[in-house]
Amino acid sequence: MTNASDNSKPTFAQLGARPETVAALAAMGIERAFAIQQYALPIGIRGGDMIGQAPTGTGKTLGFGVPVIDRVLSPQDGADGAPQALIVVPTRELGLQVAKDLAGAGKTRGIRVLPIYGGVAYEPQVEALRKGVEILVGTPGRLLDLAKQKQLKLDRVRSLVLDEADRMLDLGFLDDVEKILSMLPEDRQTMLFSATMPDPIVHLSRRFLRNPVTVHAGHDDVPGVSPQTKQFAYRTHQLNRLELLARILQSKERGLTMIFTRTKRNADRVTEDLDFRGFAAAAVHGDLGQGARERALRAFRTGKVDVLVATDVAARGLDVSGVTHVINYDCPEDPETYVHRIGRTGRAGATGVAVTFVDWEDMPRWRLVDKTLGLEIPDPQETYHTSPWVYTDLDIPTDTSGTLPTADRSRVGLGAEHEEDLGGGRSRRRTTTKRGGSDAPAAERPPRRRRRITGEAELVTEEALADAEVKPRRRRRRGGAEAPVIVEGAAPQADDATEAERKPRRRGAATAVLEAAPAEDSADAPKARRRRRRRSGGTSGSADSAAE
DNA sequence: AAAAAAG
Repeated sequence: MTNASDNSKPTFAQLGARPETVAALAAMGIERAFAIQQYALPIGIRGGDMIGQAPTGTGKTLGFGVPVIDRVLSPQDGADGAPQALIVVPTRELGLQVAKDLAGAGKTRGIRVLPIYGGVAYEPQVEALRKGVEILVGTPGRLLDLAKQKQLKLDRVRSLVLDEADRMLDLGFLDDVEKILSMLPEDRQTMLFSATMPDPIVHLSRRFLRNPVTVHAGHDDVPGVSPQTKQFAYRTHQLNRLELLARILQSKERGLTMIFTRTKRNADRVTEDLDFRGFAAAAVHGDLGQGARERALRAFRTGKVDVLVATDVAARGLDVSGVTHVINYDCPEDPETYVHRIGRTGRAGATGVAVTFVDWEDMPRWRLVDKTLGLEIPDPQETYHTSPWVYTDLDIPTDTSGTLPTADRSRVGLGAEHEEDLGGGRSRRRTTTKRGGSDAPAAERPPRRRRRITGEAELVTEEALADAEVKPRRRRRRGGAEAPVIVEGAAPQADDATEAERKPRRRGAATAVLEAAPAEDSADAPKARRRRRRRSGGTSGSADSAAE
């Protein structure tokens, strides 16, 4: 899909990307920049440290990817093959995807991008390192493994990116990430990107950042979440969940669907049950071999199966076009997980449907998710006693006359817009009828409540940035790190200046607010102010910031 | 508490 005609967005050339990169992006069908890219490119290209936050599916990868590409020397420029940039990611499949995106953007300059991750043979990776690469994208375990074996030199890395940064800096990963950081030159660019940035993580991250700019793009309604995704919650019971699931999967409006479970075993169980009922489902979780994981994801991306059942290994970052439904078969444990899971749909302007199953035991954590994010989804309790699987707003068959719901086999393989050659003379059709456009399901219904996207407008100019850094309204230092500049995607209110001075962000990070977006229309202003106040008055740091 | 990430 090309976005060339959207004149409201700047081109990558206007944002300072190299002409070769602009050409490479054009070849990928990408001409215009999303909000996060508008803000991040000018800062990243000149080598600045940054915390980049934007909703799921709004282009964070190229937000750091273009700066990384444009800052490395190509082989023609005299690159000697030592890695000049490192992107660290939390899962192997995400590493593969990011590496492909960057390779595409760096193609015209011959930039070599190497994915490094476990579960696959060492030799190809070692061999590629020996030949030389400009950019590494990897998961921590294998990166450290190869570094320890001296197969990998990180002392020439000039740019470091933590993708899904809050995940990379939480307890499961922090030790490994710190080890990796200790192997990098101190004089380097560091960029942190995620849709969610809990306060404690932001605070922790200041140890690794120098004069960071915080770039915060997106809408201010349910921040982090794509506004085009319609969200539902059902009150469920262990005994009726599979029935409800099968009925949702029979929806005529459904395209590719991701189902999230809490455990690997549950992912297998659900997959087996759906398979038994005739649905084309595949499972992805960490107990599977790497080959099986990648095959499952590939089958899903190509539409060979239209249901992917996954643990949270697939919750973050994965970009699969045509995903219309996300179903939280097991309720997510925390607001961040919810945001990332449902962010697999409603990407790049497409519409989506997110359904969460809430058992009685899940009510406390669901209420926390709903309250923290300000979702205001109707209490699932109310939907229970009427009929366990009828919810009028969602298009699912309500006939409960006794037959087990089973798959309509014609779903997979029919209604195709194009075919793809699988090789060997076979071809496969893809169901692409639900892809993103105005015919998608949620677009036909009036939005539950009004949502507005801001932060998509003006360029962040060099002068404006310089101005913001020279004249901060307030500057505090803590732990030797410069307080960051905040570039807000959402338009600041008229009274924000005084509010910022009176009540800077808890971590003392709000030093300057750069007005990078157009003024809101006045009708919306009181509402937005109220929201902002509610957010800043939150009690739990993580809860509060999850919503930002 | 589970999942992920080295083998």
